[in-house]
Formats: sequence, C-alpha cells, structure tokens
Amino acid sequence: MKIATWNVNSINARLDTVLGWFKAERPDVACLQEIKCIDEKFPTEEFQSLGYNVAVNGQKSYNGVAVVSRTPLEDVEKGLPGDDADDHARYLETVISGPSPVRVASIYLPNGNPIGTEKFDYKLAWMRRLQTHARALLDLEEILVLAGDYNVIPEPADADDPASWAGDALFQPQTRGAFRSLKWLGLTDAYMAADGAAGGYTFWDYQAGAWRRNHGIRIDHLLLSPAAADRLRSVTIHKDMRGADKPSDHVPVVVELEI
DNA sequence: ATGGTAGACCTTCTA
Repeated sequence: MKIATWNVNSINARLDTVLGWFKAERPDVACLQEIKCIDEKFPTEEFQSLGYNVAVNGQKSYNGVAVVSRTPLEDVEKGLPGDDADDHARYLETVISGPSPVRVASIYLPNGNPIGTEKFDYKLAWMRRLQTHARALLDLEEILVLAGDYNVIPEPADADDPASWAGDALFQPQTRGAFRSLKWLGLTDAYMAADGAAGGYTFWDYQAGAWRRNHGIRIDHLLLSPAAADRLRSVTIHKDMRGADKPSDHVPVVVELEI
C-alpha cells in the first residue's frame, strides 16, 4: 500500500499538477495539506472519477486538509482534540478500510513564525495537543500513519543551510524538542528508518531562487506506529515535482507499507 | 545585499 503526503498549496490552483501526479503514481492513499478552500469547493468529483474516496476538513483561503483513498474512509474525525476554540482546519483523521485497516491523519502543523509572538505559542500548544492525542492513538496498537507538513526541521542535516534557519520557528530548540518528544512516544520517522534514504528535502521556498540553489528543508514527515513501522518497505521523495509546471513549494513523500 | 514568489481575494495576510 502506497501512502502519500503532499502540501499542495491550494488544491484548485494545483489541480492539473496534482491529478497528473495521481495518474502517474496511483497512490492508494494521499494526505493533502493547504488545500485553501472550504469543503464545497474541493474538487471531489475529479478525484472520484480517478477512483478515489474523499474526506475534507476545509477552510476559506487558508489551511485545510484532506484524505483521499481507493477504499472507503471510515470514522472520519475533523480537528485535533484538546482546544474547542481552535478554528483552524489543520487535522483530519480517518481509517482506511480493508483487510488490514490503517488509521491515517493528515496534519498541517502551524508554521509559528515569527518567533516571540502568539503564532509561535500557538504552534507549541498545537504540538502539545498532538502529542497528547498521539499517545491515545498509540494505545490502540493499530497500523497508524501520522502524515503531513509538520513545519519542523528535525536536525541540521535536514536543511541545506541550517544557519539560515536559526531564527525561524521551524528550527527552534522548542520546536525540535517537541518533535522529538512526539517520536519518543514510540513513533518512527519513516524517512529515517527506510533503507537507503538520505539527503532528501521536501520543501523549497518560491523566493530567492531556493529551488535553483537547492536551498531546501525536510519538513514533510510520516510518523509510523510500531505496527506500521514493521511493515515499512520504502520511502520516496518525489523531488522531480518541484521542477514541474505550476509546482507546489512542497513535493510528495510516499511510503510503501506491506499491506 | 535583510532581498525574493505564490495564492486567496479586496488589501493585506499567510507562508
């Protein structure tokens, strides 16, 4: 089973690019982030015509996440538990039906810039909520994949030029510590565990020639429960998509699980 | 050199 995560930076502006990739790659499941539209404006019919089921947690203009799957989606939960006042659409969790069901979450973790503001506080609070929820999910002992744009650069090796990110919310000690705490619950970073994976970035800014200069970072992650990690076959970063026409600033990351 | 681009959509915010 191929499970993808991709921050598309507007599903409607990216529709041809995304559908073209789906036709070529045929993922079984895809977690999408930054769809930047309300549920009613998500191109559901276009995905259905390719044979996919769709679940959307949308929002006008900003954020918004979705999961698309070949098999039906069960137990759809919209929003990250722990703060009823949080109205950002950044989390959707569902169970991919089949002989071996897989629980997946599509995560758009807050960016948090600039540091020293309420945006950074919101990011850290959101990460605490995610850790609390992940602990409860791990207790279920299911095949679980927490996939998305984490807006976290885990280690210096995950940036082309780590020094340039020193003042950025994505690379703060608190941010990296919260990500480590999350993993220490018993989650496996698929990219780090996969045989042969190295030197992969998943995001290059539109600005300042970042792509041309390979000024990239690895911030799109798939965290696996033990049952999922046991089934991990491969991880592929689709770097070529950054050079496509009308690219997102993020590229797809695909894990293959033995399911 | 403190820059630059992209998307939503009304004017500036977010990234």
